[in-house]
Amino acid sequence: MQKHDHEHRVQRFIATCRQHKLKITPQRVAIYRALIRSDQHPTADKMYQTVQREFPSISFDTVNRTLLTFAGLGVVDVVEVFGGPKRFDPNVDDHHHMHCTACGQIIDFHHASYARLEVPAEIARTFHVLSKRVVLKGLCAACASET
Amino acid sequence: MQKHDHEHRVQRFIATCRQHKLKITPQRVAIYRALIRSDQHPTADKMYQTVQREFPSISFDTVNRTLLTFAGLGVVDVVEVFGGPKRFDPNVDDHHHMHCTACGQIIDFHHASYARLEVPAEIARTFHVLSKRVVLKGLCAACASET
DNA sequence: TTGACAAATAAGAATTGATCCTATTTAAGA
DNA sequence: TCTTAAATAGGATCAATTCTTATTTGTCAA
Repeated sequence: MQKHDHEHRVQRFIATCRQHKLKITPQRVAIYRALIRSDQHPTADKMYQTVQREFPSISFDTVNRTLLTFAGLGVVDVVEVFGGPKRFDPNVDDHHHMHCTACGQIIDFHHASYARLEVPAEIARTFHVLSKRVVLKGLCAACASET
Repeated sequence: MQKHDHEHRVQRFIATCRQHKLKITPQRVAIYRALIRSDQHPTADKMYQTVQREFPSISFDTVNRTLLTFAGLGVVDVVEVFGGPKRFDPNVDDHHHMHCTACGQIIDFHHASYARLEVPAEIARTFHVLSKRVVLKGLCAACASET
């Protein structure tokens, strides 16, 4: 059940905030809840519009700063973009992205053969690798048919 | 010989411009030359600074617009970033990227096991995939030792 | 060659995205 | 409760990008 899963993630999120001695403010919880409800990898501005419905007095700065704070905790991820505003992802587990270069949507996917992407030795020697992701670019069905 | 290779790429670049009926201006050639000399995945601003040495009267807008035009031709690539300015790559062949999240450098690499990244069936069904890349994030040796 | 014209450029204005500043409010522990 | 450091709202500022317009310049046909 999704509702239960969301509640579980919110509880875990709150525990993480406590661990880092971050105050549990209604703004922070509302922002986190709104983010896990979305599967659109929203921008800070999109998140601001969403949270504002529930929290008319919230400022854009709070939304943006909070998302960056979350990213610092590892609670959310800043995803790769090809220009334009930052986009946020509440799913910090290993997964991969397909970008439509026309409409900008980003689709999550998993694939068994990407499960253990091995890092080349010369990179492992020089870098401390923290995350691995396959990024595909192309056109979604809707955008492909528009041409 | 690198010099020869660069000349070859410039000739191919000029041919591509002609194919697309783009005028061969000294600015365009200078920008392309400067980009293939760099292995830093420079920003438009960095490119502006570089080209300006050779072309004191060039404007930032021309550099930026030209890089975007090149990207439209497929002559250069706009690479994935995690916020901040766009970065450009003259290497449009298949290769992969390692990002240092501390200093921002991006390192190209190849790896045999990534050679044919297969696209999951459900993605291939929905998207027209144009490019595939493995993106690693982590810390370079210098940044890792600074902690 | 030269002339005409569409395309490209320079320069600055405008727009968009992100961050900073500061007065006020608030969560959390004593 | 009370205190205090942390967080917020709102506006100002900064950074990145794109747009506007007048001028210049490749290209192509004569």
